[in-house]
Amino acid sequence: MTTERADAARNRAMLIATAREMLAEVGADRITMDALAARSGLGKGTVFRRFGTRSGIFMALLSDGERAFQKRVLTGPPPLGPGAEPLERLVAFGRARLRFLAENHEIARAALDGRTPVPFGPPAMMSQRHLRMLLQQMGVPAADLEILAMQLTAALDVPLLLYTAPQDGENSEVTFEDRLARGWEDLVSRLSA
Amino acid sequence: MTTERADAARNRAMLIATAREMLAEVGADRITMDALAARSGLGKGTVFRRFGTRSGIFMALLSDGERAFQKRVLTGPPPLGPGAEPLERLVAFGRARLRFLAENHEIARAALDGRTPVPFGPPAMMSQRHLRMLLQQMGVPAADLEILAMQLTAALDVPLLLYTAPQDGENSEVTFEDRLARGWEDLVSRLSA
DNA sequence: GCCGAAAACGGACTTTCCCCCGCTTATATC
DNA sequence: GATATAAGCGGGGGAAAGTCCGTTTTCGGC
Repeated sequence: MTTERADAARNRAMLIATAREMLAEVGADRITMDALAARSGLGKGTVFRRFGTRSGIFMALLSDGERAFQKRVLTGPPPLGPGAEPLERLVAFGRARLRFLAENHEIARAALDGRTPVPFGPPAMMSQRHLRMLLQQMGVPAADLEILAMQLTAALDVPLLLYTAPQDGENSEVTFEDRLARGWEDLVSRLSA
Repeated sequence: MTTERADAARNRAMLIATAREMLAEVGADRITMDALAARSGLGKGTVFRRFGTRSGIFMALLSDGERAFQKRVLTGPPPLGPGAEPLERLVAFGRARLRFLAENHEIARAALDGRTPVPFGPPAMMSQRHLRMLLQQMGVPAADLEILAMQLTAALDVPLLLYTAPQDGENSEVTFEDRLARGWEDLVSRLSA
């Protein structure tokens, strides 16, 4: 894989844009491969070639948003970005990630797939790596930092992703997110002590 | 829903038994609704009426196994069952649950579904309730015990369920499970302090 | 035992996913 | 600019999920 061919890149962008449109118009579960292809003026085969599987579309959509998030974490202003105390950053990271997941709930759900190994390769990985780094900086005395980071990633991502229905009322969903954020703060504070 | 009709019960049992057979013979992802119906000598409509969706079959299978697990937790011998110190029980619960998930990895994976709200209604619920009870008994000073229980459930269930491929070598999988178990012990010990 | 209503059954039908493979197009090299 | 070749394209087709509705079965009252 040297560089992506121009037509391929154009079509990928086309498809992602169309997917976003459809997402806004009719919702995730009414996006079919055929419809997406037709609306993009492309063939069905092309769609599958690009994304492999239906949930692949949503993974691509999610990765797209995740890139921006990652940037904020790595080079943005503190406390999310570098420059603040590790614990502060950890708390900020949790809050930001919960926000991100809530905003992309529908996409993230649709990206779930019983066959794909990790939740979504790059995304969760970056979360794990980041947590691990912060925990290390904090000097958390865990025997297995990698495992701890993994567990914390799950604790952070999963409740919003899985344990909650998309159609929760807006008010109650906000409240739930907030409860999770406080819980997260509580949890990591205790670990640092 | 007073009581289930006799024919319905018979067919449910039939289908579950057949599903287990097929699971052992050809693996989860070769179980199709048509094949399951045909092999059970029932109509396809019946299968869908019983389980609603493909992953519904696997949820049923999982619930089945979960019932036994739950019994061990609620009325079995300590430290998993009642009679031991809360922290001990918490650790034992984690280890047992990881074991259970590893053993039922294939089923649990197949039960995942982008549409169904919680992972698997009853299962995760019982895990959450149990954790919450133990945390309360331990007097863990969390502002929101329900949230904490939820986060810990996720931390316990998810890594084995999602972050690992089914085809991991046996040896390495055992090791991974063990690392998670130690991590769990570490995590809950720190929370209790 | 019989009867009527409610529940369950079955299999044809529709929709959607995904594979396949001959054709087209971009790009690197001369 | 011509050409070779590797990559991408496209839509037909098979397979599986999920729906629908006429028919059959169960079961609580009589």
